[in-house]
Amino acid sequence: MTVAASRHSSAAPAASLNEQQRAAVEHRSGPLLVIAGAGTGKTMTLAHRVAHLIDCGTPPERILLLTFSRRAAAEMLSRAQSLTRDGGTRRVWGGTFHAVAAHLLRLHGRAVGVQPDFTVLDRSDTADLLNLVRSALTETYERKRFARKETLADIYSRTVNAGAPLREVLQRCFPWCAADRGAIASIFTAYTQRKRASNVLDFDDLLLFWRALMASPAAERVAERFDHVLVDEYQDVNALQAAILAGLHRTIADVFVVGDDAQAIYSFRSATVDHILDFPRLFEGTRIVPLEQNYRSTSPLLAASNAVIALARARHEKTLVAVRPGGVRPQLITCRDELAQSDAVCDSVLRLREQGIALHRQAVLFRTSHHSDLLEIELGRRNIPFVKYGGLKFLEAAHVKDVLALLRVLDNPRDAVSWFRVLQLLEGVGPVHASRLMTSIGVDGAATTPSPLRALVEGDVVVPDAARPSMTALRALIDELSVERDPVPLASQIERIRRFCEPVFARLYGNAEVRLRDVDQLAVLAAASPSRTAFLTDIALDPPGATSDLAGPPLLDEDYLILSTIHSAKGGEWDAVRIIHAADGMIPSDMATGDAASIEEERRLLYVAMTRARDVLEVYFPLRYHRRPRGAGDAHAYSQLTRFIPDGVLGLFDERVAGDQPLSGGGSDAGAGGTAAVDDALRELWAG
DNA sequence: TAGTCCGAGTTTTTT
DNA sequence: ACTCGGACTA
Repeated sequence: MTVAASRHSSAAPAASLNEQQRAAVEHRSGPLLVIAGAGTGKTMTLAHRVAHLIDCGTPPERILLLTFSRRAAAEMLSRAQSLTRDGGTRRVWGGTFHAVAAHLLRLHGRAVGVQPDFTVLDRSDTADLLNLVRSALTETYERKRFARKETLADIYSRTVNAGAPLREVLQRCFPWCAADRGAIASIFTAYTQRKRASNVLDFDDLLLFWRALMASPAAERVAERFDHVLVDEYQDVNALQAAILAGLHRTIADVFVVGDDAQAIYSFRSATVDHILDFPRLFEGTRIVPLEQNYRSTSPLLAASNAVIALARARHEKTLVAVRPGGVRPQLITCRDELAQSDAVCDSVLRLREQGIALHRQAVLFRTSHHSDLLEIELGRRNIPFVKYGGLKFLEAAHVKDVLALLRVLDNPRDAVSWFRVLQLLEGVGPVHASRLMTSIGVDGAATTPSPLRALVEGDVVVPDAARPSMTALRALIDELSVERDPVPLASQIERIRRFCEPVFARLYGNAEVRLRDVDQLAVLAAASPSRTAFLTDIALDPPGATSDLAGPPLLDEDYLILSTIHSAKGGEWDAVRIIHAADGMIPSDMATGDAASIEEERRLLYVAMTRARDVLEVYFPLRYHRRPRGAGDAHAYSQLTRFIPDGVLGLFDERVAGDQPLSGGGSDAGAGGTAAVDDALRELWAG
């Protein structure tokens, strides 16, 4: 049996490992670095390693498996499960750095001054709190244009994760905000104070405090939980994460790390390939095992991927060798415009499905979330079910955040951002009244003062007349749900909140019906969590990544096409992969063409996308865009094929033209690209 | 002071 | 196309 085939069968006996993989799996002790190219059986090697450790007698709960997403951890563990003799992987500690940090801080946080019942702020909460803090600082009002709250959150996160001075980060990554450095610094100071007072931690705090924990006297107690640490996708760790691992390594000898510098695509999160390159230096006695046999893609597909990455400026010399012979060449499909592209993709999807490739074995990948907008419409029109990964989250919708804010104040009554949101749900209450109310119920008070929840229910709060009825409703809600003894089950809590939200949504939002259905969805999601706190943590750290808006409740048995940003496609593989918008300005995104390093990252992004394909790879290139990417000018513009597929690489593709007419109209419409398209269409006639 | 309407500026990827 | 802020009205 081949290694690749094991993906579809439940168990792969150790005999199916190649020599390098087996060396990694059976490694005795000390740090090990696996340099694993795309499709070389990295996940399987990790799964075998976990299974091997357990079979050798390591208790599962003494293994720490850090992966890029919780999905990856779950998949890895279920694979390992099928490999172990007694199947006992359920207690392995697995998850993202952030999720594991949250877990450890609930257990050991006190050692570094963290209250164990903290709430986790997600990305948009962070932005909201920064915004709240900014409006409180008058000096910033004097400047007309100021960084948006999301940008502030980006700057903050980047600074913290890189461990670099604000000045440098601003200069390098946010030059247009550099003039506001003073104001930004004071916003960050105030932001930090607010977080501490509210007993909330943002994503970056989770890592910061985990690192602090590893430098504290409690480090022993954390480290002694584990005998082995395994890290996936190591090329995408940042300085903080690398420091945490180094901290663990002080007492845990067996550190097992897997990554591929050619697939580093998270520099915007302050990740650097430096950490994987420096690993052998930092972890003394490291053994390095390269995996170079690609079991995933057929050789013509791999040849094209290799050609794309070979043009990278700096990279580790390693050439992937295809194990799967035969196969067809990748296709480069030139389309008249975006509509033709959507059309061609749908045609191709249906054609392959008729050939027996199920929809969920097919994927469409793109650089940014909205690149699939038109395609989604066309898929909907043709009744092709799909699930989209990445991009707009269900959780970011205002009404979902409203419900979560209600749950959060119940969970952590000092959470100022959530109170601010909750109180403004009341009719006639805006920012000013909300702030006053928060003061009067003591949201900012010390932990020893009475709970703001009780103050709201029992105290004498002053509200505008218009707010009286809705305030009564809110008090009733909080009174019912904040009962300490005899806690109401989470699902009923959400049901109760839903009743409160009905009139509120009707007043605030257009389509209350649809939004209330989302609340039901939330209740379904909540059913999997053991407690309210666990639910709120889970949902912040591992938000439901897929949105399947159109088709109503997704029937899990139903077959569906995968739509995904390239970032979210990391680690995935499909029989057929289509990459759309392969035009310069899309890949590379024209926001990332500033410096050489970001362009290189975009190149790796294309490489990651291409290497997801097993048998079929189609790259789509729309010749013309109706709405210009940005700025004024013509209503439409011609585009260029992505610079990452220059002529030399193009020879590895079959080219064809999609769309009924090569180019519409005549005269002025036909540019240089037009002739090429016509010629290509002609060539296709002769080729057949 | 809340809520609404209008105009302007905007850039992407994720834990 | 979408959010944010300013102006204006009630």
